[in-house]
Amino acid sequence: MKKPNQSIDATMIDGAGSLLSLIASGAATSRAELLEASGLSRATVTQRLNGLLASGLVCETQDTLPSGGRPTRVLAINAESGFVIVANIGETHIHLAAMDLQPAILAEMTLPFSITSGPDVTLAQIGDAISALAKDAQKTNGLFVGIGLSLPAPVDFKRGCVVGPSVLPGWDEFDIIGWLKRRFAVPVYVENDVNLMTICEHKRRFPAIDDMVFVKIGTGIGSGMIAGGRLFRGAQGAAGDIGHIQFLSDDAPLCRCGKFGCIEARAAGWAIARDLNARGFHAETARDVIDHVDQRKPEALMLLRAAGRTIGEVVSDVVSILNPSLIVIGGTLARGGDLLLSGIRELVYQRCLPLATRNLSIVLSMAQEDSALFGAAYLILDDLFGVAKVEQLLERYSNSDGVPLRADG
Amino acid sequence: MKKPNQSIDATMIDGAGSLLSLIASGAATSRAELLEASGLSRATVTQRLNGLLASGLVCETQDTLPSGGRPTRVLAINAESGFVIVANIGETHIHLAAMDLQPAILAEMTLPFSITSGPDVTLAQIGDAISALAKDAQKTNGLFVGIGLSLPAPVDFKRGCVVGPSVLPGWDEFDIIGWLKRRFAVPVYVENDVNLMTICEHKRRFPAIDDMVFVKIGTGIGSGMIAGGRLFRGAQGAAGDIGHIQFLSDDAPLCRCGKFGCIEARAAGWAIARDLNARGFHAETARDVIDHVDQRKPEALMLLRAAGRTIGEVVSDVVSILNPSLIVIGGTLARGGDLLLSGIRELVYQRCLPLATRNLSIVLSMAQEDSALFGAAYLILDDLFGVAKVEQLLERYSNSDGVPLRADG
DNA sequence: CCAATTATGTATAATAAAATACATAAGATT
DNA sequence: AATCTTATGTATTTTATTATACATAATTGG
Repeated sequence: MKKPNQSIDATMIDGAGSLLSLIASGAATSRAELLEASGLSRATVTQRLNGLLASGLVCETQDTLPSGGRPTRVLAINAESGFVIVANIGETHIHLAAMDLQPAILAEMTLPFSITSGPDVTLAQIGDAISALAKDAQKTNGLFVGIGLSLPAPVDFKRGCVVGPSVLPGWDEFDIIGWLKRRFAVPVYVENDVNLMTICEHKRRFPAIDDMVFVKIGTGIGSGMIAGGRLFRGAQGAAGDIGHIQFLSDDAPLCRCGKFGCIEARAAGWAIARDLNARGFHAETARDVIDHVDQRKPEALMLLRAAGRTIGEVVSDVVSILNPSLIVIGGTLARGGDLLLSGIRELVYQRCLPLATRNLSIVLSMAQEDSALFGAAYLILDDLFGVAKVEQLLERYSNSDGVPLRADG
Repeated sequence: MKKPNQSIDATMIDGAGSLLSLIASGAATSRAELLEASGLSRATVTQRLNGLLASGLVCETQDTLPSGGRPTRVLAINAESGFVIVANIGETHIHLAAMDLQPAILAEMTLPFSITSGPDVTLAQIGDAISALAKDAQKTNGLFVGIGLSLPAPVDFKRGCVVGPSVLPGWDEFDIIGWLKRRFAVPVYVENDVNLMTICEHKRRFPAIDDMVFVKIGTGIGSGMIAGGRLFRGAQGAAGDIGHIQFLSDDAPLCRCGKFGCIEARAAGWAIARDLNARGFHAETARDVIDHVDQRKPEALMLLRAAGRTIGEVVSDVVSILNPSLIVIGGTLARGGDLLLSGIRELVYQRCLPLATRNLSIVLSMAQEDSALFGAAYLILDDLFGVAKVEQLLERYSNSDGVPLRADG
């Protein structure tokens, strides 16, 4: 169905930011709820909402809610009124996606990646991919709302750069946001990949939980934290970096960070692969370890179970310190299922005080491989549609070429 | 100086809540700043501010700021326009204070306390003391704004009760807020004492720090956390309960919680006292331990230093998990000064990755004994003068008998 | 001492928002 | 099929706020 393009007049949507924010966050999805939540009068809500509807940013859905009289019409952000582009840098590939405002994937792209490339080369490649994805997405979704980049390293979120030495040589203190903003005139977000996976898990599966921890057990071990309903990053963006907490013993293994006895050196994918190799099995990656587990190799089962108990030791410290109500276990080794989980639960229930575990759940993640990409999309949209920045976003809409309207708009 | 009483007309302060909140939080302390921060027009700010000034809730201070032309007059909450009453339940005493809105102490009271008294008897005594303090404070400070109670036990802040078994038998799940509200028609807050000490430390000494941890080392060991600029409590209000994290060893001592190897069983006041007693010295409390330390007894010095290193182990886990920029050490054993601190620093810098300790400070608390009382006062005032509740507070003012005016009002 | 600058006070007209009222739409219930 | 209930649309009057303008106060600088 042909959708005409329509410029957005600034006066049409002036002052409507607070309504748009309420709809975007799900806090109000009907006229009555907008009335209640905004504190504005019915005439003012109607006037401003009509502007959002006319501009195509908001639409009336097919859904209605029975009310005993005339049914209530459900309102929603028009997912097609804009798009974001998100990228996840993995160990061997860079995965990018253009997503609408729901967010749902519009298009994807995968690039090869080598950690020796350095930031300039890598960001140039990412930039080219973003340009290509944006060109297509702009045809149907108008406004390029923002860019999100996921990195497997500690990230200072405010400054938008990697902090400290990491698995990405040459990236420490590199001005990623500055680099991307010189090429794209849109807001840019950079965040640690585990933090983004945590956001996705929270947003999609546990939005009502205020305090949770997501533990990613893959090649390495890391975690993300939701505290008081929001991602908690810490002073340098390194909160949740539990992989290098040490448990000392006579035979403490050397970690690749240079210390002895780190839980990563005991229980991460690379450590279990090392121990399998020492027993005559071939394994290099977390995935290889899971292959042996899937084949019911007793040695692999034993090492995974022991890894669960080791991880349980540090998770029990996390539970004592943070008092969350939920622990979600993800990452490649989480595919070990109850073998891993039962060890974690054993140590947590053994080590923690009853109060801390009284209402604690420990579950496996059901997230897909692309959860960091969706986490990045949620990060962008939550920020730009939030109360503090929504008026600026509306200004960008009114200054842009326009937004395609839905057929019923 | 004679201060006339004046009823507050509701229309006088109608709609002025946002301005009052801005002044109370320090976010705006001049007319120009109120203009900027509120988004209201100059005429509206003037009209509403005049209402607050006329009502006596806000006053023009003696301070002015040079501006190149007419100097800017500094505005402030009128500290004498209300009061709060706060109480701290200690091991042997209950300490109460009436405080004005600065907060500064107006009057104090100390009651004897026995943990066998149970909540009904204790709250009845506290209630009587509150009534007496309130009667006096009302004469000069008009509105009784709220009550804050500090407890040496884990507290579910939302429900206002102790959670789990603790050093207060009979208090678990007791409806403290309900009990006090039946007697006093004011907002009531209940919070863990270490959390309140943390709030006071943050508010007074480190208000610009977003992520810090306060560790209290006294008879027991506990901590409070500021995350993202706000107190972090966890799902049950038990965040920071680090005293029962265990470090296992062959000779792990039995803790009073029933587990072996808790850091409290190794490094708390009661544990050091036990170890001193085992060496022929008489010690029962953390204060006794510090007495021996002050007398330079080598055994006491050795045990305190070892305690510092044990505490450093768990603090290093806290630093890895939370990534704070500041650790503040308080409680009775903190009077051991550098003897304790050097051990903590040694283990933290040894165990943590360089990124986590790059910008980390570890310092001693300079707070007085009554920091939990001040923490409770800040808790009440921050909440009731906050954006969400300030209009309700103004309604209480307009429904009350009035507020004494300053002479220049 | 006077002029310039900036803050604050006061007043009025224009505009936005709220309050109020009447009308129609779309289900649900009888 | 008719009536009732609730949501939504539309219009007008009243009230609040903003914009604008003029005046005075209190410093600072020359």
